[in-house]
Amino acid sequence: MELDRLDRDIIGALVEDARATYAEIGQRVGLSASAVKRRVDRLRETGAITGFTARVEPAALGWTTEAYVELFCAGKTSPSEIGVAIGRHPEVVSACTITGEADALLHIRATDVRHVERVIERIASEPFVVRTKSSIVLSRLIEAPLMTSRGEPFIAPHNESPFIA
Amino acid sequence: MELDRLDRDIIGALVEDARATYAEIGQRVGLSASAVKRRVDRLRETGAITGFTARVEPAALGWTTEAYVELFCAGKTSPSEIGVAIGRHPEVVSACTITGEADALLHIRATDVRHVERVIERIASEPFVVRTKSSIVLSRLIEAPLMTSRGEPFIAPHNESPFIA
DNA sequence: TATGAAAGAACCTGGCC
DNA sequence: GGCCAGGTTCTTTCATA
Repeated sequence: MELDRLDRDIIGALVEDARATYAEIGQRVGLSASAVKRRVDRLRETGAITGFTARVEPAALGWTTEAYVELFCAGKTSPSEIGVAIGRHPEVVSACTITGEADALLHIRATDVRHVERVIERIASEPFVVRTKSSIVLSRLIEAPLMTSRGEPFIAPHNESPFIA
Repeated sequence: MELDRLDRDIIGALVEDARATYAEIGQRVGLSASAVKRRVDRLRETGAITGFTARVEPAALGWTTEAYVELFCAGKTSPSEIGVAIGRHPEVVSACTITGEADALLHIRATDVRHVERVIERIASEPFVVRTKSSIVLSRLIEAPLMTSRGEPFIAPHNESPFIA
């Protein structure tokens, strides 16, 4: 599906504030409220927008510790096998297979370092895991999924728009 | 600040759908709409909820490639120095200092592998960067900031609630 | 195909208990 | 925390370009 400038501006507005009214978004992008709603509905249907969520401060919920864990897996372990197994550990908030020495990289959130240790032990005991290499996060510098550290929505690279119709 | 079970349930509802109405949330957690609004207002004021955002499919916007980059920095580079410098690169969507051999770990999003290469070059040319070690993401298995891979909000560890008042 | 205007329904918000 | 009322927003329909 093709996104034009208006679609991108609308997405930008919703990334900044998912509870903005259609009228507010319309004023910002130069469209009526009903036109904005139609586009948002379409963006959701086509999957460009997958939902709306609250941004939460993990520490406020007790998640004060995070770590990254590299996974080294047995000979021919498939990505989906890793995904299914890893998905059973709720502390794993993000995971992917990667190039390089390790096979996968996990991002985990825990209540404290002891909790991190227990999670790593639990993951290391998965049958396909040969070894792990983990790093505790010391301080978070940037946390901006699709939002720059300056607070602008991260819609197009370099503020250019190579994907605009 | 202390969060009780109702606060956590409300946060869970908003993590799942930030555009849910107060009445809907109230029905789910067993509270009136106005009571929910009062709690949400308070959760925002105290910083437990930092905002509301749209979940976007990066590929739909052209961000089809991602990579992780380990940063090895000069002798005594401060975390804030790294943060400020790294914040100038919009492709860096997440960054933190970590334990282990590397000093920092960056998560970058780009349009393609060539773009990844350019970003790494740009970052490697920062004065305090001694060397980098990067991994391209092959396939994403889990992407669930405060949401489990099963779609449940990731509010308390192990579905226990050690932080409930 | 996409837009703006309009109207009734639904929702938000603040005051009061 | 619940209830209620007035103002706002959502959602759909309709006419238009």
